[in-house]
Amino acid sequence: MAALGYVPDASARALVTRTGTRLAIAVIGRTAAVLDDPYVGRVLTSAAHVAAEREVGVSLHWIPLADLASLSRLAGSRGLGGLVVVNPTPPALATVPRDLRGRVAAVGVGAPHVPSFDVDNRSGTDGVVRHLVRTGRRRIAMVSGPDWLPCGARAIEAYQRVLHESGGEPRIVPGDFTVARGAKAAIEIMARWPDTDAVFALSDLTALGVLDGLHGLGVRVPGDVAVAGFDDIAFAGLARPALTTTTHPVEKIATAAAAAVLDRRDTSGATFYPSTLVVRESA
Amino acid sequence: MAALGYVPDASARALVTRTGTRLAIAVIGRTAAVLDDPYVGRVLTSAAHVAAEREVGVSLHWIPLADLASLSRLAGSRGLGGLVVVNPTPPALATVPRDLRGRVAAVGVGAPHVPSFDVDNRSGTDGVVRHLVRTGRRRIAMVSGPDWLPCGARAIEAYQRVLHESGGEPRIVPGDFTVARGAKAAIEIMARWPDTDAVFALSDLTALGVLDGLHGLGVRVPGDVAVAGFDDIAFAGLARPALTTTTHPVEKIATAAAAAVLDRRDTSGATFYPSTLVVRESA
DNA sequence: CTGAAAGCGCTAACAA
DNA sequence: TTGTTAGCGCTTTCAG
Repeated sequence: MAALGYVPDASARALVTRTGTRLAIAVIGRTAAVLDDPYVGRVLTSAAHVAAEREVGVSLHWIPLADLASLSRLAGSRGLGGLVVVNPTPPALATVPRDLRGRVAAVGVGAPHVPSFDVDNRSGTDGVVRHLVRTGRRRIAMVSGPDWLPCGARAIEAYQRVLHESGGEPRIVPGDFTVARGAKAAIEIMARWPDTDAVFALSDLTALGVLDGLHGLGVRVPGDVAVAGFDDIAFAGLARPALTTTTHPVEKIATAAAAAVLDRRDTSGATFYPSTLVVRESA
Repeated sequence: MAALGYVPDASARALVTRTGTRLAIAVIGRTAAVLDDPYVGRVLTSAAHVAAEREVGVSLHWIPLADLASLSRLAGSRGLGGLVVVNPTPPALATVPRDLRGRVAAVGVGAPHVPSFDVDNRSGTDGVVRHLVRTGRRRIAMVSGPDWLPCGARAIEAYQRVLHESGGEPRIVPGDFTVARGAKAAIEIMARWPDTDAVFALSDLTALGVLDGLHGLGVRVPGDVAVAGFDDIAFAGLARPALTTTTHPVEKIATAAAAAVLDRRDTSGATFYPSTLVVRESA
């Protein structure tokens, strides 16, 4: 029958099964500017590509950190086929209704009823920081992610462990994954710990900002201070000095999360994607 | 009635009006890699945001330049609420069915039955090239867009006109908007016209590649050769030297195109968005 | 001009 | 197992 050109009608099916017709991508953040982050663009592109194969669409929503109720409102809205939460926090995930089970996924930390897909930033961080130690650095500072974002915790632990092993003291400054914050963080770090010989930022964007801030301070990279990032974004290799970093397979992660939701795969638990070190000039 | 919490059901309406429930973004390109371009991510992000407000989803499709029939297949598929064609060509737009009128828009050149939204790259190019001339450059080369992409034609005309006025000879090398092509193009340009004193690329990504290629050649920027781009992407200001370029309000353009399609506004003709010069260090 | 009814293409529940 | 039917929430048509 399908051989004679039959194509199922998605809206008719959606109507009767009362299972919507679109995949919502909800990004949690302090301001709406999170939606402008290229990271979100990459997640969205992958999701929209997966969705296209299944004749489904994707919509993008900002969930203010201060108004998590908007997540449950979104989750409860009719017409919703699935939900992917980006940068989730446990309290946020707690608001998603139980009956969405099997149709929600998290890119970041998960929850008992929400499977998660994320980069293995523990081993990624471990690899970068060990590289710094191996190349003779001992007074290594770290610019972390936003303090409310729990998925950075694993990276911080890894950083602390390696520093402990090599006899260094943790020097952590909070970041927010932006370039601007990186530049300021670099200045803060050098003011507070002038003998710092390496800075690791949990985001390439921030690392680029660190490079910029250090440049303004007249600090040479990697001569005086080594700089390493996380993500391996396209521009990392184009920066001067080219940025040493570790990969973040965003496309793979987002594709898996979107597919899990759309195919109603009853995935559970956390799936981590490996990150591999990319050594360039900055460290 | 709406005051007592009534929310219309999108899929029921879509079923009866046989007007689908998703907005398709079709990107024309030689290879599937076009979907990875950050430009597409920005268009998609804006469209998905607009779509979210109307409880609609967005899907992403690659239309191979060699298989334009896939565009008409997509355009004819059920479940389609609207279509935004990115990087359109006249032959491609000719394949979209007439009955989609009012539900199609182009980001790039349009067609009689397809309204278009694009950056005014004629005046943008004019501004950049005049800046180059004003700062003493006379032997200015240009790395254009792919030859099959008609929306670059206006930029090329503007470039040729300014050069003609200032007594220069056009030196055009075809590009493809990628970094890799920019690096190669720089080498080609310097081999073919060794006295070149400025390079204008119709894309910041390409300009960044030119910077890289020139660096490899030992050519100083802007000392020996000035470099200017087009788009003002986030990294333009972070490159060393910081890239002189002209803006491209991608978000505004994509938002307008998506809104026009979703609101069934019978927009017609071409809408151009202004581009403004951003002078930094490279030119 | 207001109100009832038919039916869009499917799925699920039921009957044979 | 296989076949039939009711009905999802809306719009459009047609009767009152």
